[in-house]
Parts: sequence; structure tokens; C-alpha cells
Amino acid sequence: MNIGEVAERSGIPPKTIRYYEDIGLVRPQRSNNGYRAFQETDLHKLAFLGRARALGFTIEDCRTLLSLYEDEARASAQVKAIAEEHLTAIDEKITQLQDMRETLSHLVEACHGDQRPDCPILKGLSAT
Amino acid sequence: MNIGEVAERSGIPPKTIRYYEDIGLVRPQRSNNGYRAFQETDLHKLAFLGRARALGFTIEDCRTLLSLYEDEARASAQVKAIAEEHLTAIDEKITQLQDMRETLSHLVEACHGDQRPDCPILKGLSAT
DNA sequence: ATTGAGGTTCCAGTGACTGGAAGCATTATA
DNA sequence: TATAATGCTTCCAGTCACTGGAACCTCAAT
Repeated sequence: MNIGEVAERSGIPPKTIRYYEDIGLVRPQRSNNGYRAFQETDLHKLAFLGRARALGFTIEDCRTLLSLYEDEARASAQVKAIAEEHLTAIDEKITQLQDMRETLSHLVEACHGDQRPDCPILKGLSAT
Repeated sequence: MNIGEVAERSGIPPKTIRYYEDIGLVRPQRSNNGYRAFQETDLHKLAFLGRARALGFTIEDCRTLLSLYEDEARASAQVKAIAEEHLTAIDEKITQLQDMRETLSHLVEACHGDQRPDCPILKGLSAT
């Protein structure tokens, strides 16, 4: 398979696939013409990466998850630990965004949004 | 005021203040010794920036908000439009994170997290 | 006189891509 | 068969909002 087909089937853009090779996440073989020659296992790995990234795992987490995936002797506890840590990080981000949302939505509601300069949003931002 | 005092009072690190000057968000005067000489208005601006950033506004939004803040003839509708757009973006991020959270927490719950290799998290990530 | 704290500039790195240029390989069309 | 279009290659630069570090200068205190 060439990179285009793999991109299509994995949902990961060619640019990103090349980048993943750069940082050692996948190591496709090469054809005589210099093109990357992907195997089914490469495609599988890339799809795995795509799903892990979609869940917000960092590239380094993905690297670890991939190696655990390929390690028949792994302990599921290791995987779970990574996932739980990430879950905590997600929760923190959600909380932070909800706090922002709270504050901002109050300001927005208080603002008339007309042609006059008076603006509670700006007041809120400049408040001491 | 020197940069240290301003950093203390605004809660923005000196590095970041210098960066904000670099990109033209603040334009402190200079003393004869080459040190930045901040006025109260600079401090005020930086505090404004700090609050806007804390609400997640981009630097470019901050730039616009600051200029609106200083524009006596502004229409509050302009400010509100920016804030509402940002609020929408926040909501989208929250939704996205909650979706991740949903999926990931199900996987985590299904995983024993013991010494055995069997792992629903990895299965979920490799599922077709 | 010297030390330490605090100021200055400039360069490089972060994360995870993404865009674009320049050039080679393959495939489709006239 | 010539050419054009597509697809592949590498490499460099840019994104966003800082942040770390080096090398150097200025000022206040000992």
C-alpha cells in the first residue's frame, strides 16, 4: 500500500503519517522506487494511533500504549494506569473550561450588545 | 515600575510581559538605563490581558478586546460578538472532552488492571 | 571591591502537526 | 508516443503562547 491508500483507510493524513514515521511511531518498509510500502500491520497501528489520539492521549502516551499493545506479557494495570491518569487530566480540563464558561456567560448575559459603548464584559475584564 | 514589580502585581511572569511587548500588546517606556518603565496604565492593561487569557481568549482576541476597551466610541455589540463566539468555542471543547471522557471511562471501568495482559482498553483502541 | 539580585537581548524548544516548494515516479489522456 | 495530471519524495518554515537558557549589563548592599 502507498501512503495515500493508508491515509484513506486509517483516516490519518499523509503528512501526519510521515510525521509519525519521523518520530518513530511507525516504520514502513520502502519500495524500490523510494515510496513507503505499508503492510496491514502498519495500517492497523495507524488506526490504533488515530483512536488513541482521538481520545486525547499525547503522542508519548500513544507510543507507550502501542508498545504495550505489542507486548504479549504486559500487565493490564500498566495500561489502566495511563488511561486513568489521562482521564484525570481530561476531568481537570473540563472543570477549567466549565469555570471559564460560567464566568464568561454571566458577562455575556449582562451585556446589551448594542451600539452604545457601555459594556459589562470589558468592565469585568478590567475589574480590580 | 520595573518589570519585576509589574509581574508581581499583575500576576504575569516577566518573560510573558516581554513577549507581550514583542507582539505589541503593551508598549512600556524606557528608562535611561534601558529598563522598561511601566506606568499604572500598563499595569492595568496587563491585568486586563491576564483576565482575558484566563477566560481562554486568544492573543488576537485580547488585542481586539484591548483596542475596544480603549475605544470610547466602541459598540458593546462588537465585544459581545467576540465573547459569544468564544463561548461557543468553549462549549464545543467541553462537548468534545465529555465525549472523550465517556468513551475512555467505559474502557477504564472494563479493565481489571491486574498483572494479566488481557485489556479492554487496548482492545477498544485496536477495534475495527 | 565584590557579591547578588534583577534587568537586558537573542536564540532555541515546546506539541502535534500543517503548508509549501522543488523534484522524482507513475498513470491517464490526446 | 508525448504530455499532462496525479501522487510520491524530502526539506524547511510556520503555527500558538509562551518558556528556558546563555551572555551580558545595572543597581543596591555588604
